[in-house]
Amino acid sequence: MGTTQLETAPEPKYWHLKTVLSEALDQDFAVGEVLPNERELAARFGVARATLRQALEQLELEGRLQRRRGVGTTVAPPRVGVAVGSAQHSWPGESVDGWEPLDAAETLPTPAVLKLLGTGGAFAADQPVHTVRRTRVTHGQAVAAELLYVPAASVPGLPAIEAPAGPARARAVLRELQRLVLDGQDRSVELGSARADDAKELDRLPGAPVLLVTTRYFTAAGTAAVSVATYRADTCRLTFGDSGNVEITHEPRVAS
Amino acid sequence: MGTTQLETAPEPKYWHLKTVLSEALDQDFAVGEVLPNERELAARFGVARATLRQALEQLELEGRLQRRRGVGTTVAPPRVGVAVGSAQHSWPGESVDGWEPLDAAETLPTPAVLKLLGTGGAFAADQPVHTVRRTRVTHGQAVAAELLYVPAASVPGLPAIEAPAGPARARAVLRELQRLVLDGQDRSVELGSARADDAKELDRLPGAPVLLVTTRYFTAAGTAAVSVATYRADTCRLTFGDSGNVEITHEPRVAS
DNA sequence: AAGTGGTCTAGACCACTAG
DNA sequence: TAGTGGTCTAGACCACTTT
Repeated sequence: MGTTQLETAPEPKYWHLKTVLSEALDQDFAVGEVLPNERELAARFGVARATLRQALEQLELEGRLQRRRGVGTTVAPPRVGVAVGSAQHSWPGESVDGWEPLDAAETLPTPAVLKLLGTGGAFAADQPVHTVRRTRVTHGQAVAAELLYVPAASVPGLPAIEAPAGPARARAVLRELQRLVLDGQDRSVELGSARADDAKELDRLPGAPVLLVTTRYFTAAGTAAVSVATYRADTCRLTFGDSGNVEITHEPRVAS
Repeated sequence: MGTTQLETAPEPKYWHLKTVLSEALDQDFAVGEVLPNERELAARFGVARATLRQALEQLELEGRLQRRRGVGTTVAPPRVGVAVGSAQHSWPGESVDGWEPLDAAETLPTPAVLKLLGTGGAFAADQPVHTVRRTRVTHGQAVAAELLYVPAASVPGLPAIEAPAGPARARAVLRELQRLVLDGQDRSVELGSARADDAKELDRLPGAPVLLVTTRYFTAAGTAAVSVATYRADTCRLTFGDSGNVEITHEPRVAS
């Protein structure tokens, strides 16, 4: 009876915690600063560690925190804008934008890749595809890992290449691709979780949230190549057009 | 000694669980089918419910499952491709693509919005902005909620509008905007978590993962409007260009 | 060796949906 | 009212980094 209308909130604890922490980050912490460890934070807020972790997870998802096992939790810098779609179509590797070829190989296409390549393209279902692995580095940080699929039929000049496995071979495939006339391209973005190999490349744990950017490259003959790029969702903001230079802060998005 | 090399995996249980479930989904379940409840699944796999939930969470993040409190866990249909960036620039509301105006209001811009609008645009920091709320429906499902910010100075004709709050007023603002000459636009995509109001609109819980699409609209006078659209990350695949019609399956992305 | 975040358990109760 | 997923707890141990 005597109690005021406090505690009226059916709001989950972790949600409220997240809000409190978020404000604390804005006011009392600088970028790169390390937070108290989880056990202490949990004790300080009077919740179980699992609950505290639920709040931290959300903040990490929003790019506000960075957690590293054995090290601690630090305040993340604002997300970096990473240019993804330029106004002009271009083959991978044509514009110098931080991509680093790693390796190239040859495999049979998985059904998923086949579907992306589409029917009627310059390839056959049982013919091999060349795969090129690249990583992208921005501001000294690995932000993306890419796997490029090029049907052998797309680049007839390729069998002649005898470059040893490694960056040289990857570059050779890209060079061959760039000799074709690019008719158009096509892009989609969706949320995913990092595969083990991509996670390693990106210095994240497997399952970390990533943005999957799928690009299809068209020639007159059909789909000549498909790229699946895995961007770190915690640190990246994908930009299309020329908005890469704008800083976006972490403040509340609106007061409607 | 007698044991074979089983149990050599330092792989987390939930990760392995996710793989097993993922394969089961491919083989033994149809889209829309409901899974056994969490307590039973956990028992069946011999793990704690929290561990089982960790696997389910990942699968939901990847768009393979849909969980609804009080109902159950069902197999999600493939993500819908949602066209976001067309080749042509256009004002919001110009092309008929499923957007539904809800309401319009007037507020003072938050610092974050101010930064997006930029300095030197056709507005002043202490002048109000019109906000327009819209939702986007595709395949009978709400996929996005948008908040459009239009500085009052961008649309001088607007004060004359006396439409009552509601869709009519929202449409009036959009109409006024469309009278301007659009010079260009600018887009970025990042991961976020749904605010309470957006979550409600999208029929999700607060904090659900979303794709934040920020668009800036330019006229000769500067940034005339800014839109922040919140897309359901679990059900949407954002498409740029004309790739919206391609089905992408949930199969393993590669066998490198 | 000490300290961090990551995984896991076995419970409990709550909020929501549907019969 | 019964059944579902969502939240929360208080522990324990593990994997990793740093000193």
